[in-house]
Amino acid sequence: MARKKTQSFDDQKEVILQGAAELFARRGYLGASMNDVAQACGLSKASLYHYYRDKDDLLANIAEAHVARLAELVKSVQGDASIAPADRLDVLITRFLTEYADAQNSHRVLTEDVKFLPPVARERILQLERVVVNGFAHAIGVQRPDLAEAGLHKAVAMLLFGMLNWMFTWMRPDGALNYVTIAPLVRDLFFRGLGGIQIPSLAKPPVPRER
Amino acid sequence: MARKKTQSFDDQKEVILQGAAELFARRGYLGASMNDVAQACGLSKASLYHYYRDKDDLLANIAEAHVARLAELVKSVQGDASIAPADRLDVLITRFLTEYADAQNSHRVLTEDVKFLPPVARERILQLERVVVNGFAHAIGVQRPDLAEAGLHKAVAMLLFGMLNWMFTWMRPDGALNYVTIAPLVRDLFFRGLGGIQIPSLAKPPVPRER
DNA sequence: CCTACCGATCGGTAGG
DNA sequence: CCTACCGATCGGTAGG
Repeated sequence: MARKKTQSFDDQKEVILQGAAELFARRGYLGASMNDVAQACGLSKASLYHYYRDKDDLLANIAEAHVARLAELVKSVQGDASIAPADRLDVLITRFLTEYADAQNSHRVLTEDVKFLPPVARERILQLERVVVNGFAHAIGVQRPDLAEAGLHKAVAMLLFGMLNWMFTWMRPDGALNYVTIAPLVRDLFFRGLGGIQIPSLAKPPVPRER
Repeated sequence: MARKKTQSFDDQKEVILQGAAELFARRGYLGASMNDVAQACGLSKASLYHYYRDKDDLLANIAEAHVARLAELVKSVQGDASIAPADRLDVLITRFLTEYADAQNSHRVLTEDVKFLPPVARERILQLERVVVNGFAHAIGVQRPDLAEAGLHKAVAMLLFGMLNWMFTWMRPDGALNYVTIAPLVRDLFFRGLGGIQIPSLAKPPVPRER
């Protein structure tokens, strides 16, 4: 009895989270009101506040649950002895795109709305994002140790994230090209491209540039 | 006298546009109020409405002016006989990053806030964006005609735009790596990577996939 | 005294 | 170019 109650409480929280993510993704965090969220979830606004303290709490939970899954994914690949270090980047790209395909609303909220969170909650999420970026940067450094030595592996990781995260702005999930079928293209492009990057002579102003 | 009036009217419009772009970029379109904009520009909210009809008008002007410059840039490269077709993509990447460096606020507004415009104004801007994307896609098709035949040149163009547009989320303009110094990395990565893309067998369900 | 919720409305602020 | 406001709607909370 008490068990069933707790069960449905957590279930209801999850339903609300999904509904809110869908609305925040479509209209933006500030563009979706708590009344909108409540209506989409089939309950009153007052009931909504029974499950989440305030609007920020809703946003923080959506973003943190998603980025925590991504960070967990990075750690599981790093800790998987059956994956050779040289294969990690390849596996990471594929697994991330698969994860993205199932979490489009949450990912959009993570990339567009975290800036509206108060500093403490925002910082907690940025910390998890750093874990993810560092995981990719490290895997890139395995492929190109010279890039890591030049301090460019994180920048290159961000270029890769650009390709992945920008997909939300142009890709139709039900098209011929979706988050899963595009994975080979991204891997082909990025892996081959990684070999083409020349280390520029940055931060050495005395050296004249040759053309 | 009347001349001076008109002159300062347009000047004031431009000052307001820059101030609004800065606020919209930092707090988001819905997060920045018209009072905020007025205060940032050193005038009252009522005065603001003397120069722009409403808040959407401000947003539309920021986005359209920026994307029109980008579309113009594409056309100028396409129409420049001194640039060989095979060099167009290279030139486009460099020129776009230079343009981005000077229009960071406007670009952030274009990529994040256009969704808040009413359909008619939004569609006018999306139309200009299509000109830009088609310009890049065509230049990619020159490098890899088989990609264009497979209908993948636009998707690959969007992957490139992902790298470029995502920079706004992570790059510090005053860092060692800025919009200009990163250009060689992006070009190295993308040009080499372009040669690595294999055409997947999409949209041909009868053909069994070989592993 | 708890939970899960409701209709109604709070103080403030938005765009205009 | 300003002060003084409006209809509406915001996020959040009251009593029951």
